Amino acid sequence: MAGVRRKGSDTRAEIQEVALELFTTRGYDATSLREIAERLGITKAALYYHYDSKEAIIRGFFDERVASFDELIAWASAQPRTPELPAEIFRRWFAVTAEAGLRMARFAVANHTAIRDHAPDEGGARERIQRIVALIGGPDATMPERMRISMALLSINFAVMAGQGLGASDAEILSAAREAAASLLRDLLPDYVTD
Amino acid sequence: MAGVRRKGSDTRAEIQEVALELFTTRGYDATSLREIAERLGITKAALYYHYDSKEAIIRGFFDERVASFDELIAWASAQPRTPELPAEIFRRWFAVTAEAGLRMARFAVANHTAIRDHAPDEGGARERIQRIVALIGGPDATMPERMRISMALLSINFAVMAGQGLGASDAEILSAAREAAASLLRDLLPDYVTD
DNA sequence: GTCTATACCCCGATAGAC
DNA sequence: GTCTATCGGGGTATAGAC
Repeated sequence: MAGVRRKGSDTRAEIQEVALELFTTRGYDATSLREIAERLGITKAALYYHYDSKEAIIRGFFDERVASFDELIAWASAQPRTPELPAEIFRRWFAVTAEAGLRMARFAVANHTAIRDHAPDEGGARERIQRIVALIGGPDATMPERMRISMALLSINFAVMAGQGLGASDAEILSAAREAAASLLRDLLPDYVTD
Repeated sequence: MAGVRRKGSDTRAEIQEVALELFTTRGYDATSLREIAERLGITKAALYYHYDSKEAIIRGFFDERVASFDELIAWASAQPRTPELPAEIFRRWFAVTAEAGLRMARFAVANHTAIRDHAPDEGGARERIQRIVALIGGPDATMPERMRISMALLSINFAVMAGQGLGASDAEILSAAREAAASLLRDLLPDYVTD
């Protein structure tokens, strides 16, 4: 595998792919650039041609995520606040986060501490989620309500954590997440039903 | 603060305290021994008088946890399998994990990747949780059921994650966890009721 | 666009004086 | 029980040839 380089220069994408896998399995801190480079059959130095730093690599991942959160926030903010809106926001959130399968969820679960530290300054994922909680719960939501909404939003991550070690398949994890979210929102969003 | 050393030799306990705080806020990998030592006004080398390695420090934390899990497993295994047993196991689990407040839960949330890697060989927290899931769900539990049980067991950790950034108090986080667990177990454990 | 070679720093850990 | 000094190693990052 080492030494064989292709010409098409999708190298940047390949670095992302390998980094995503290693960050997910070993964790961001425990993954060295040498490891990433070795897997690709290139050297550490070559990495620096494509990315300015190790942080720049991880930043690429949640910048994507954050961008899709922003889209959802923008859409939701522009809607008239009908009784059905909260459930629809949640449905879209779930679709967005489950979009790329469980890869991103697994990455987020393994690296949420690193993500917090390396977040794009002022306005990381944490703040976005808070805003979506507010959009779903409305201005008068109590803390217990906001907690339930927040936990429902994170249900995919939770299911990933629970499914780890239980040998659950991706489909089983996803449906458990859906089910858990439905339980949490049952009293709060009567119009939110599973499937 | 630096330089002032006390004689009573509670140093070992102080190291644990500082390490717990730093591991929780910065993460295990991102916390250096020098940082821990500096906070205590001693040097890195002095740390090695009290602990053999960095890993030995973190191991102390979840060894406690794991020991209390083992107690619960032993107790549950010795009980006759009545219909009320599953709910009672869960109640005890919740009491045990919430016992020391949220300090341990926060630590576990911030370091679950590190915990996985540094687990006491063959039989970390992951395996314990699986066994407790089996004890609650019984031998015939389906995967969706086991997922729900597993998520209920982890509900304190989930509530901590959700509460972070929401500004929830410890009491609010705990009651959200209790509520979430009740939702997840509602259909499964009819005799489990919140408070 | 990718390499070799290297600088520099901090890490965890050890030795031995006090 | 704590110190100074130091080791070996690996981390991120850079310079400059090809």
